[in-house]
Amino acid sequence: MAEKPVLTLYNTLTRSKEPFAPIDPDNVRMYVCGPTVYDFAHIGNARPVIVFDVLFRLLRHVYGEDHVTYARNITDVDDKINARALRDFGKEIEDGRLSLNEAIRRVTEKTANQFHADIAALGAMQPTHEPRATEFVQPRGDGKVDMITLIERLIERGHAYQAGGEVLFDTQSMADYGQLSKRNLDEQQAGARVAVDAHKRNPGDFVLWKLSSPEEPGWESPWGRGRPGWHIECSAMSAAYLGETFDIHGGGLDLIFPHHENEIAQSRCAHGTPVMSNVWMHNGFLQVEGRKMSKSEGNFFTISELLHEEKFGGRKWPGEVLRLAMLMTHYREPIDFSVKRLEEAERLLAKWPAGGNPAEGRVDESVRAPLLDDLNTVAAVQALHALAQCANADPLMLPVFAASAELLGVLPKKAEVSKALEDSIETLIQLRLEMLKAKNFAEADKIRDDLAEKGIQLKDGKDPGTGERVTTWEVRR
RNA sequence: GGCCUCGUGGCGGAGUGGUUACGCAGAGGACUGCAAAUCCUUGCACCCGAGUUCGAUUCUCGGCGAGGCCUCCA
Repeated sequence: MAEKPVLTLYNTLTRSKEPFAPIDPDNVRMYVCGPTVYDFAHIGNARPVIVFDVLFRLLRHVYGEDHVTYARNITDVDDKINARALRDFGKEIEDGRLSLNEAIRRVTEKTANQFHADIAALGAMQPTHEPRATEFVQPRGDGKVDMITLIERLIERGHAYQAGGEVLFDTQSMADYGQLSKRNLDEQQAGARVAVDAHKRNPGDFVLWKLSSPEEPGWESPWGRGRPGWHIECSAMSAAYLGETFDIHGGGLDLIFPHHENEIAQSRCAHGTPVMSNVWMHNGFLQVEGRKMSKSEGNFFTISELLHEEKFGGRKWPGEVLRLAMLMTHYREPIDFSVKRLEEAERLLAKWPAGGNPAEGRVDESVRAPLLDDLNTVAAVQALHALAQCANADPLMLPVFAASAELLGVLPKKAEVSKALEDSIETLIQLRLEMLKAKNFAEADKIRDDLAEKGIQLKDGKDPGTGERVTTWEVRR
């Protein structure tokens, strides 16, 4: 077995770059927090999807395709979802034509389908597992970890208590709570913006389970009919698919606190383990045209809007362009999403050769090395651009380019052209060549312009042997 | 108020205690009947101030600016 290349990753837990050493190289395990499916995913949501998709591809490249397990959840239980269901189906529910649960199912299904369509357009691979929170609330037939069992265990071990119709995690019961976000709960009180609820033992305690009113969705539990708190689902699903301790946990910067901090607390206290995930990775935030993205600023864009509507810069943007634009900034840096940036990504992509077969080439070291260094996609894209220029000059390099591009998920696809169109283009090219021989430039240029109108770009070259004009064409992407 | 990031040419962005990548755009040129593509050449920067140092864009401190979390927002 060849020596594995060394992968270095920045670990939020230690705030430093560390060499990555999987617990089991035959099964490298990664968990990423997925979407809460109550509304269309916005372009900011796309960032972790793309970043961790590249990491998934890289891990598969290093450890082998069958030796990486990637779980990304879908959160389909959340009070925002309930609110959305009432908003969209309130009338039907009132009339008794639809149950709340059915309305919720419709909201989550529609949103999840949309999410899948959106990220597929961004070139994201399907994770190995994509569990839904609702399937992990109650004990399961297959023995996989579920939320209620986890909560029971936390109570048994003295890390959780019932109060005021809730089950709460007792942050004081965990000696080293706050490791990830480097937060000291006592000092936290100074700012005193944490709401002090009378039933909480400590202001930082958070909800594991809360009771539902008859109108609210709920599941039967030892504490009555209710629904889970925000953080417990990831503790359950990560353990269900990756085990009590695994390699990498990822998500957006904003999740460090409280979400990930609380996940760690729940998981470690429930399992009695010193570590939940060895490495914690967080992607930076996204701004749009230099401003924080928000609906009130009018610079809020969903992935779908960028792909299919002419809202951003007055035009649609292909998924590959959005993806490449995202990878042109290091994942930990803030990224400013702008029209200019998308245009640059599109120009690059247009210069890259399509049609190479990744299976026939090897990933070039110039692309792989920067990726191994904490996912430096910026340097990798630059190296890939250089490879593209090599491949344009020398077709033998095409598979190398293709394999390298595929590692980043930015391999240009060969545009589909029907045989009939192809034939008619060839005929027009011949016609134009004849006109050029006759020095009938006006007619010849008209043919070129007409084809350009249809997105067909003609390129004139010279046959190196005869010096004859040779015309090739390609579909402008 | 507390805790974190970050600040490099028009733009995107590496990187380094000393000789300052690279890409895109721009300018000039080659090629072309003209284009496109391609190739060659080229201008332009390290937020401010103090300190450490023979020397700082790179280290330290202080400003200023941008952003995030502390409010179930990736």
